[in-house]
Amino acid sequence: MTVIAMEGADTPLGAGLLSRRTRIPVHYLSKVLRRLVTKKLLQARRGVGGGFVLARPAGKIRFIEILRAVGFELDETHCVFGWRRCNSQQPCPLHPSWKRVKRAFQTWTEQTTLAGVRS
Amino acid sequence: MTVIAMEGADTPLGAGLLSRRTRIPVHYLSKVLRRLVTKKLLQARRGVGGGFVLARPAGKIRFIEILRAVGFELDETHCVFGWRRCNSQQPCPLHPSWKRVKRAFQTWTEQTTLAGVRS
DNA sequence: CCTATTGTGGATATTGATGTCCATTATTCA
DNA sequence: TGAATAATGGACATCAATATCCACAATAGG
Repeated sequence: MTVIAMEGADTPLGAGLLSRRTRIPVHYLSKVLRRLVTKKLLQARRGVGGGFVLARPAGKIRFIEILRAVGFELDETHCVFGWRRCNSQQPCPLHPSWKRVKRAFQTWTEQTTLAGVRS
Repeated sequence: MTVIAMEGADTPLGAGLLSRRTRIPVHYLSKVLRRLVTKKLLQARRGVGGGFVLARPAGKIRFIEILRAVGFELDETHCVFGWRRCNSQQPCPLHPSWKRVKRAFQTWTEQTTLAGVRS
């Protein structure tokens, strides 16, 4: 995604090219890309000169969406301690301190977009 | 570890008991426990009434040590962007914002000890 | 149209983390 | 000293993530 955001502004990038850039095997990468397509984060174009383009402007794609699309679960109630329920009402022993770390990560995924990768 | 810190203050806890508590299969848990023993975070006592005890007072065992013992690598130079070298001198596009998240997690692992789990 | 190009989607293989089994060793207690 | 209890350590099994392969569908260009 980051590669597409950086280099694929005007022209679609093929799976082969992306594979070389990222050193991820083509066939495997294709699956990930397809998942991103079905999640409407990328658009695919077949045929000669085809490839993948961002489905929206980079500034409109937040990392949290990418992570979710790839299957990453960041559950608000998830607990370092392993508890089922863990929140302010029923906090695990580590809840207060861990909460800060979790928040830092969550706000990062929510506030950072692909626009941030254009250096 | 947290269970041992909480309930095993005076008496050793056997692998069987810990397995029931954590719902981790005994035989598998044993391996993890052994690794913690070799890393000097736990002490093992065999025979009747044996089990595992903290090798040091809870306040002296930081989470970073446990994580490392279990094979978790938190590399200072590790980069969200996938770069080999990524630091203040050669920052990846996401370095500045991500740095804060990484720091939050690192200081948590370094400053939080097992003493923090005694509620 | 025809052909080269490129994504699609299903079936299968590989692999590393996770989990299982068992014989052995050390310790406690009677 | 013998029997029961527990950890130890190695060998093996399982499973899900990762990776590979292949036939097919769509598109662009001549």
